[in-house]
Amino acid sequence: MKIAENTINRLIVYKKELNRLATDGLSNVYSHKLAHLSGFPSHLVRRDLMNVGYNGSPAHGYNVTELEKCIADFLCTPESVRVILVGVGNLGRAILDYCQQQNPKISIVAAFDKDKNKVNKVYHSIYTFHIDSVKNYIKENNIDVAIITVPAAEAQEIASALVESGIKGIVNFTPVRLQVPAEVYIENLDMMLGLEKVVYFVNGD
Amino acid sequence: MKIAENTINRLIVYKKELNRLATDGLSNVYSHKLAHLSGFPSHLVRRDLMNVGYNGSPAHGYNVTELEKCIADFLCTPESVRVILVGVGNLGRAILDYCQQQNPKISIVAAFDKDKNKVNKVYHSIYTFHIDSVKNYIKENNIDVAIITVPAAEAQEIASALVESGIKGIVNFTPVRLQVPAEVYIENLDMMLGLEKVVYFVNGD
DNA sequence: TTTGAGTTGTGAAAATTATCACAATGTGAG
DNA sequence: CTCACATTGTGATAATTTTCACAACTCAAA
Ligand SMILES: NC(=O)c1ccc[n+]([C@@H]2O[C@H](COP(=O)([O-])OP(=O)(O)OC[C@H]3O[C@@H](n4cnc5c(N)ncnc54)[C@H](O)[C@@H]3O)[C@@H](O)[C@H]2O)c1
Ligand SMILES: NC(=O)c1ccc[n+]([C@@H]2O[C@H](COP(=O)([O-])OP(=O)(O)OC[C@H]3O[C@@H](n4cnc5c(N)ncnc54)[C@H](O)[C@@H]3O)[C@@H](O)[C@H]2O)c1
Repeated sequence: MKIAENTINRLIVYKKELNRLATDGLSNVYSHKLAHLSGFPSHLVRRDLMNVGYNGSPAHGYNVTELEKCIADFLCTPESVRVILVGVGNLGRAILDYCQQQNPKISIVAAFDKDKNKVNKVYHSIYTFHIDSVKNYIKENNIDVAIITVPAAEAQEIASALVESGIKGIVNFTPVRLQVPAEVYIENLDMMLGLEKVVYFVNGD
Repeated sequence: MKIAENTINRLIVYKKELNRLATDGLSNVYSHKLAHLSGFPSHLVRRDLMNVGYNGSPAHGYNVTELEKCIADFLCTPESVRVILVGVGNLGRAILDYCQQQNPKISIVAAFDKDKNKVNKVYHSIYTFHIDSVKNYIKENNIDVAIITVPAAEAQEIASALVESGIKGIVNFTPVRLQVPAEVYIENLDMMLGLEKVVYFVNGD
C-alpha cells in the first residue's frame, strides 16, 4: 500500500514519543495522549495506526513497546543504518555530535572534507577522511545515505559525485536545490525556509 | 483565501530560485524551468502562481523580478523581520553565521544563553545577552519569532517563557515536541526525523 | 497575412487526505 | 450479572490537493 509522506512524518514522531514513554516506564497509551504529545488530532493518530496494522484495545489503548516496534517494522528501519557526512564545518560538527545522542540504530560512520587541517582528525569520535576517498568508501562499505553540509557553492558537485557512487538518499542542509535522478530521495532541511514559513504564519495567515 | 502549507513551502522555494535567477541576470522564466529548478511539476507551479495572482505571458513566461516581488508580497514578508536565537551552542553559532549570508530581510538581532562564558560576547557579530533578560527584550523590541537551540532538556521551559513574553512563532531545532498554545506557530526542524525519513524512502517505499 | 510552435491559465476530473460519527469492545463498579 | 463509561476501529463523508487537457494567447518566420 502506498503511504503518504505526511503519514510517514507522523509515524516517525509517534515512534519517538513512544520511545520516550517507554523510557519513562509507561506501558500503555491512549490515542488522545499520543495525539497530545505529537501535536496531531487523535483521529489522525488512530487512522495512521490503522495503516501500520497495529491493534490496540478499547480498554488499555496501545501497548507502548509493541506499538513502537510495530511502527519501526513498518518503516522498515533496519537494525543498523550507516550514514556518512560530507563537510566538517560548523554545522557538520554540530550534527556529528547530535547524531550520537539520538537514535542508536542510525549512526554516522565517517566524515569527509577537503580541508587538509580537518582530514585525518577525529571530531566527536568520528574520523574525517579526505573527500577524494568518498567514492571508494561508499562503494566498499555499501553506504546508502549521506548528509551534505558543504558550502552552497560545492553542494551540487558533491551530490553528483555521491549519487554516481551509489548514494540513494541525501539529507541536504545547503540552500541549494540539488539536481539528482528521480530515484534518489532528497530531504531538504534549509533553516531559512523554515524561518520564512514561521514569519508567514505569524504575520499573515 | 486559505492556502495550503505545502503551497507556502513551494512558494518560498520559487521565491528563492527566482532571486537566484535575478542575480544571474535572467529576466524571464517559464513554468517548466521554474519547475525543474524547484523540483515540482510544472502544472503545480502554474497552479501555485494562480493562487498568488500573478499573470505571465504565453510568449515570455514570467518576469523574474516582478514574480519574485509578487510572491514576497503574497507571503506578507515585511520589509524587515527581527528574530532572536536562544542557545549559543555549536548549532546556535552555526545558525548565527548562516543566517547573515541569507535573506537580508530576516535578521537575527540578539542571542541569549545562560552560560556566563558566552554572555556579553559577540558571535558572528551578534551580541549574546543573559537568558534572564530575554522576556524584557522581547517585549521592548516587539519580537515575534524565536529560534530555539538549547539542549533538549531545557527546550520546553524556554519555549513557555518565550510564549509568555509574546513570541508568536518558533523554529525549534530540538527533538522535543513543544507544548504551546494553538495560536503559536511551531516549525520543527529535527534532523533526526529527516534522516529517518530518508532511510525509509531509501529502504522500503 | 497566415501558420506553427510553445506557453499560460484554468475548468473539470481524479486522487488523496482528513474528519466525522458511531458501532463494537473491554473494564470496573455496584 | 448489568450498566455506565471511555476508548478503539472504521465506513462514510467532506475537504483538499493534484493532475489532466485544452482553449486562448503571443511571437516569429515564411
Ligand atoms: N540548514 C541550516 O540550518 C544551515 C545552518 C547553517 C548552515 N547551513 C549550510 O550548511 C553548509 C555548511 O555551513 P557551515 O556553517 O558548516 O560552513 P563551514 O564553512 O563552516 O563548513 C563547510 C565545510 O565544508 C568543507 N568543504 C568545502 N568544500 C568541500 C568539498 N568540495 N568537499 C568536502 N568538503 C568541503 C570545508 O572545508 C568546511 O569544513 C552551508 O551550505 C550553509 O549554507 C545550513
Ligand atoms: N536539528 C538539528 O539538526 C540539530 C543538530 C544538532 C543539535 N540539535 C539540537 O539542538 C540543541 C543544541 O545543540 P548544540 O549541539 O548546539 O548543544 P550545545 O550544548 O552546544 O549548546 C546548547 C547551548 O544552550 C545553552 N543553554 C543551556 N540551557 C540554557 C537555558 N536555559 N537558557 C539559555 N541557554 C541555555 C548552553 O549554554 C549552550 O550554549 C540540542 O537540543 C540538540 O539536540 C539539533
